[in-house]
Amino acid sequence: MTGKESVTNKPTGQTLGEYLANVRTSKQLSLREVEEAAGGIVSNAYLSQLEHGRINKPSPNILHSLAQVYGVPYETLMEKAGYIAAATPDQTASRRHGRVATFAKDNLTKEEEEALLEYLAFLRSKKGKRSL
Amino acid sequence: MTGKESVTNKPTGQTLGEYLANVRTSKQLSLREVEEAAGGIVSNAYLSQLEHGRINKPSPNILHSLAQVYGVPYETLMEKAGYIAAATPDQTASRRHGRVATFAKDNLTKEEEEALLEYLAFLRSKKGKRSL
DNA sequence: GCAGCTTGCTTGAGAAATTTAGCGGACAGC
DNA sequence: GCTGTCCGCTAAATTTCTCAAGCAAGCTGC
Repeated sequence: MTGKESVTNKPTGQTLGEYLANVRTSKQLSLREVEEAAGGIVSNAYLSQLEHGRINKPSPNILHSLAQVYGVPYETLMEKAGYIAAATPDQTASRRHGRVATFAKDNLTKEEEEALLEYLAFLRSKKGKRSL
Repeated sequence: MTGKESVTNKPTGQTLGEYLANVRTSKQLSLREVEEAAGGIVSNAYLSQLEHGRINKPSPNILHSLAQVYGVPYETLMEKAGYIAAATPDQTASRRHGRVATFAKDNLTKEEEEALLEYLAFLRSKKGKRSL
C-alpha cells in the first residue's frame, strides 16, 4: 500500500476503541481487511467489539498485531488499554528491567554444573535417536 | 485428579505444563515468586493451572513473560503451546540466541535442555529440602 | 421494481482464558 | 499449645475472544 501517514492523532482523551476506529477509517480499511492483514489474529467481529468499547483490555498480542497493521506505535495502544500508566514520553521504551534477567544467568552450584555437564556428555554419547 | 500420569522421562514429549513446572522447580522459585518476578502478569493461581495442564493455550504475552523470567527461549514455549508447529531440532538450535541461560556454556538442543532441567530437578530433589 | 449477490458492520451465545478469594497444610516464633 | 505466614492448589466469578449468524446498503441483471 501507499505509505500515506496523514493520521493526525493526538494521544488526547481518546479511548482505545475510538482510537482504533479512527485509525482504521483514516486508512480506509474495512474490518475484514484488517482481519486479513493481521493474519487472522483478530477477527472482524472482535475488532468491532473493540472499536465500540465493549472490551476493555484486549491482550497485548492482539494490540501488537493491530499496531503492526495500522503502523502505529505499540506503546500507544498498550497505554490506551491501560497496561502502562500515563507514560511520560521519557520512559516509553525503557521501563523496568533488572529483575527479569536475574534468574536467567543462573543459580547453579559448581557441583550441579559438573553433574549436569557429565550428564550432558552422557546424553550426547548415546545419541542415536531420530524421533521428532 | 491426582493424575500420576506417565512421568516418562522422555524430554521430547513434555507438555507445556510439565515443562514450566520443571523449569520453575529447577530454579527453586515459588509460584508467588514467579508472579512477582513477572510483574504480576501471571498470577500464581494461573501458573498453577498452567503447570497442571488445565489451560490449553495461554496467550503469547503470558508465555513471553514466563520466558523472560525463566530465561528459556520464547519459541520453545510458543511451540509447546501449539502456536507454531513443532520445529525440527535443527531449526530450533540455530534459530536464535536466547538459548538456555542456565547453561549458556554449550549450545543445547531443545531436547537436551529439557533432559538437563529434568535431571537438575531430580538432583535437587534428592539433595535435601529448601532452607528458607 | 425486485430477486440474487456482495460488502461492511454488528450481535449473541458460548468456549476459552484470567483473576479473585479462599482453603488446608507446613513451619517458624512466641 | 496458639498465631502468623508462606506454600500450592482450586472453585467461582469475570473477562476476553471465537463463531455463526444477522441486518442494512449497494450493486447487477432481469
